[in-house]
Amino acid sequence: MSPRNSVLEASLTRQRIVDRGLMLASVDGLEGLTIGRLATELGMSKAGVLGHFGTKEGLQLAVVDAAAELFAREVPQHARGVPPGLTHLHTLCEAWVSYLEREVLPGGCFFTAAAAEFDGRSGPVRDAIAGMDALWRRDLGIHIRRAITAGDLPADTDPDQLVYELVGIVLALNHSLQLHHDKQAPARARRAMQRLLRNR
Amino acid sequence: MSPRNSVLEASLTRQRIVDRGLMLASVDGLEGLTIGRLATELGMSKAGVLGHFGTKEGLQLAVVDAAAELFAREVPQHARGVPPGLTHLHTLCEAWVSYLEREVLPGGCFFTAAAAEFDGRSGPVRDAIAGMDALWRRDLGIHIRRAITAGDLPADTDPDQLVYELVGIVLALNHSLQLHHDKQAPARARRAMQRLLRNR
DNA sequence: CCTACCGATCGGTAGG
DNA sequence: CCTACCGATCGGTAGG
Repeated sequence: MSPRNSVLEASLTRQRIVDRGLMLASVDGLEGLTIGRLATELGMSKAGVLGHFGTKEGLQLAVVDAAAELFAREVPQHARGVPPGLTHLHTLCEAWVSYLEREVLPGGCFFTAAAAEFDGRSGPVRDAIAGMDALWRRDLGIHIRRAITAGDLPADTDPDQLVYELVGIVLALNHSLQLHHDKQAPARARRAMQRLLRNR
Repeated sequence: MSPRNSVLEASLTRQRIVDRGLMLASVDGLEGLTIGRLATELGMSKAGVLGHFGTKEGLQLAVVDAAAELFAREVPQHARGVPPGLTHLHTLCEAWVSYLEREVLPGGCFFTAAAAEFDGRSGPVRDAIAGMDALWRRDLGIHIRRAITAGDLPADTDPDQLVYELVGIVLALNHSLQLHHDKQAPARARRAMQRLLRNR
């Protein structure tokens, strides 16, 4: 390894750091993610890791971004091409449950863990987490409204209430999987969603 | 202050430490709760704090116990004397929502935060958290089954499914309150619960 | 319950 | 991207 890498090599190294950081943070939290441990696991020096982000907060923000990209790849992208309305909403929810069921990240849903960790603080990391969560809720709301317009859901459906309840079902799924290793949880999540999306 | 306190004084000091520790941990997590900070806030030395628990893990276990006692005082105890069946279940759920709505702990639901923090680890602290959660779910299940037996809920109700969905509603409540300061969340939680407990 | 320590690790910097 | 540091703080101990 040459001490001075090309721009391409540097960006690949950065990607490696962020990917590993995301996995570590999903288990130990964004604060439990330490530069020293990350460096050791990657066979790098601490300064080498930190150089890509400036500060630990910079690293945390990069990990939040990576988590958002992973989620976008795993959930909304799976519904690409599916016609709007209830079918689209259903595809979205199934991809969401499947994403947690397959335990793509070792610590489960990154944003659930990060929200619990940072909701009592202030600053850019907390804001980034809250912003991503708000974006996803907005997305869900849009698809719910389309399903209402299409006549797939009752006209008196409260979109924000439905978003709230769907989020609850998935939070319970993540909780049951991570804390109790309850293998029945995905089936329970699907059953609860079916009831919400079918006959209200 | 005499350097050697009586047994009573020592137990009162211990209570002060645990109470403050619970408040700090609800915001910063059980790992973010440091002995040094706790000592400073209480005007004590680190050794004085640690002496009551031996290790940090001992302190964490004491805080988990205190959280369970607080929850028991705030939720199940509020339903004491209420006849079994749907009325009891309803009282329990209302006390549960109210507990979070009033923000009794500054960081919201201690067990939600602690579960998210420790679910990826192993050891006595994780086990204590999971055990308390399992106890509360079992309690809920018992009251649901009583309501079914009393004919207050449909005979084909799946008790564990209902527990799952109630837990989800409360997890969503805690999430909305702590991350988004959404003041409509308690109303949404009550609406979702009403629908689950009334006409299924 | 205190003072006075201990080694380990934290985030971060200087300089190359 | 490295080595070699820095001060601060961590959990914990010795001894009173």
